[in-house]
Amino acid sequence: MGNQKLYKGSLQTIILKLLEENDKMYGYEITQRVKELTNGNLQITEGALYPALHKLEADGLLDVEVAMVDNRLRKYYKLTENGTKETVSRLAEMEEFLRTMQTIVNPKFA
Amino acid sequence: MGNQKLYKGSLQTIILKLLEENDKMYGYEITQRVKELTNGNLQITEGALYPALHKLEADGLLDVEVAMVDNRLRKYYKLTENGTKETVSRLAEMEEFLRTMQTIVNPKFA
DNA sequence: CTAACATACATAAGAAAATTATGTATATAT
DNA sequence: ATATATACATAATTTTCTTATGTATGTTAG
Repeated sequence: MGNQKLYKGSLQTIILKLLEENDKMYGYEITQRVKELTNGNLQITEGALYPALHKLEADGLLDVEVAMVDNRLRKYYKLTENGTKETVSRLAEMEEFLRTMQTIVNPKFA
Repeated sequence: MGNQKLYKGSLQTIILKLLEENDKMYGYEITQRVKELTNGNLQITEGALYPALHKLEADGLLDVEVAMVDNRLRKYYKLTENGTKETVSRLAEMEEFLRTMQTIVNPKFA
């Protein structure tokens, strides 16, 4: 697994991107989806995920909806209107960041 | 300027990469080179840079050599043998990270 | 001639975002 | 019975940065 330290700062953007694609997701589902998408390269820990979801909710970017499935609690998150707008801008920033880093570490492919 | 928060965790790798290319550099020079390389997109602050250089030195990845130029102090840093090895592995991690993030935010180009 | 800007180092206080370690609870498989 | 998977949560600590400040010299613009 790669250097987890590098992912510092990108968790919120990852969550927002997944919710843009999937309409609504719950926390555990997000961790599994990311693991699957990255072939196990990135493992989001619960200690990072849940506080991040709570912060996005507190910032008005996500709405939450509680459900019971198979006698277990689930909290489904979805983008608010504001969250949808913010996702567009966060993704633009992320792509700019990726281009910039590519320029630095691999100038020939920039 | 992009979201500086995304760069969290990549400063050491940036420094190591520049030193791999330039043999020896001093702190201020690094900030200017990065600004130039990224068209002003990334501005490394002194509060981040100097502690990072000191840490890399303390970890044995950099050697330092003091010089006076134009009546001003300069501290030239260069990779140690260990630092050269570590740079290779840090760059591999960085490229894996960039590919992974690209996969997540832009699946169609993965 | 003086004020601003550039060069060049440094550190301290605080914030942000993770890691690591726990904790609760249910369901399933060995 | 025990481990693993599902599903949430938080607290203590660490890492890494931002912001603010400090010292000092050289150059440029008004």
